[in-house]
Amino acid sequence: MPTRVPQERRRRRPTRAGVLLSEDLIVETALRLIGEHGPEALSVRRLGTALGCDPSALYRYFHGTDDLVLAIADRIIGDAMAGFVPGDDWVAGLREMALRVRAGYLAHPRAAAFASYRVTRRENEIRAVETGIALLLSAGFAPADATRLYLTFIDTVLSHAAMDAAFQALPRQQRDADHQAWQDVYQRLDPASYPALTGVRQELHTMGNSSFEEAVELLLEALAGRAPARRAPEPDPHSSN
Amino acid sequence: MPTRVPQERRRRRPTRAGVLLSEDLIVETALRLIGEHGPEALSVRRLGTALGCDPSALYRYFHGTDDLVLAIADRIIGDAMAGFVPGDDWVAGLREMALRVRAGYLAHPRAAAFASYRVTRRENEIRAVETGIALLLSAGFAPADATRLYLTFIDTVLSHAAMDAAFQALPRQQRDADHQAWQDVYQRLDPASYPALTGVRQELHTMGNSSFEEAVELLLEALAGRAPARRAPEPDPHSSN
DNA sequence: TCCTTGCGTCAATCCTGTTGACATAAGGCG
DNA sequence: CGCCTTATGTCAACAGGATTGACGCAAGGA
Repeated sequence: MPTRVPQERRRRRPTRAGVLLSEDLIVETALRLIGEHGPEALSVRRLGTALGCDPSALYRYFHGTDDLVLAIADRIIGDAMAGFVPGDDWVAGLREMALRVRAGYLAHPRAAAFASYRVTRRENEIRAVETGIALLLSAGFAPADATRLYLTFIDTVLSHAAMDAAFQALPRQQRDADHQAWQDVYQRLDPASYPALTGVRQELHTMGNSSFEEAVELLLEALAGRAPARRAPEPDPHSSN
Repeated sequence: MPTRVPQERRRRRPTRAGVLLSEDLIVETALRLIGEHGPEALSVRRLGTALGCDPSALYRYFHGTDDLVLAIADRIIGDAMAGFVPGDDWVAGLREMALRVRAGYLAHPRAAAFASYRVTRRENEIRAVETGIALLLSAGFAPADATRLYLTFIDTVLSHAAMDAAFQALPRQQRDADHQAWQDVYQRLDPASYPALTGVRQELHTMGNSSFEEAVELLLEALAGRAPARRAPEPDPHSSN
């Protein structure tokens, strides 16, 4: 098997084009490719061309496309959560968490769409769970409620973000077609068969947008409504979190 | 262009293997293929083999792979919503809609992964949108609000259902491992570094469950809280706006 | 200086979707 | 009943995808 992927490299040999390959360089180039030419531009052949090396050279660094995508996803998670420190307001804290996760996913949709199905169990994820549950505990929820509600919160955020990312990862043609559908197909419906849709015809263009923020706001509203301590401007029953 | 996809077929001609092709048969075979051998098993060539016809024959029925995918997604929606007639209670109606969609996705876990974020533009989807928006209009929401909130509702339902389906589609080994993680990794954390997680240690087993119902309930709670007319059993000031 | 070996390159294999040309039979119509 | 149109299944070909085994260059230790 020619695919070995060692952990450290000592002997570096430039490609014919004079580039020194490395795992970091490959991941960065892949992200640049996706950013510049859309998610569908990422293929082993194109990546090889962009790097100035033979496509098969990448198999010295990654076992296959999956491995490469996971490496990219790993980097995205790290970047998204970097430097996040929640403040006193638990609602604001959860909101920023949600937006950060989504921004990280949307920045690299194809990788996110692929990786959102998996659970990492790594340090970044554990820290995020700690942060989120701490926020809900600080809101006054009992441990059982805080745990269950955190699960609901993060699942909503992750699944919505994954959905947005998956949509972004579609080829531009299909994305535009899906978007256009709300102004084409849905505008020409028979009013007798579809009275409700006819009544909101003017508003259907919003169906092409993302509902992420609204979903998060509705969820936070419901959480705030369920929180046992409605007023807590004194956020310090000893260990503040 | 050989791809024309007429709406009705009069002349049916059996394939060399003696099969009478039809859009329904193709979609059903595709779902069976995906269910048996995973989403990556769906290719035009394999589908042709499974149907006993030349791969290119499928282009008489679908404009391309994307069109086929949309047809599959729409079939799942149609099966899920078949026979659903909402009653008076709009909250109950949305709840049942959510549960139906989820059940439909869980019935085809591997297809759900790529079908959940598409706009099918087909009849079953249109009918579902009509039903949902009618429910929100009956709750007293203005057209713009009803449209936006329906989008939020259905996106939450779809993305959560897709996530559940993706988890179901994992091999049992991996599923069990994810479940077990909450009782392994997360039980052995350093209390000083992870005080919140340590405090809810007893409850973490619930993290392996689905949060679908809770997410829907929270969303419905928030919607009920925003509904303009709390009590409106008289729903007919004719042209509601 | 030489020998090992990491690793970039090449060529080949087997997939994929898609399409233009072709053939054949279904079914309307005389 | 038979012909003719044409819908539709088949075939062959093309472009581009992932992946891999063989090859050979050159980096670096000895």
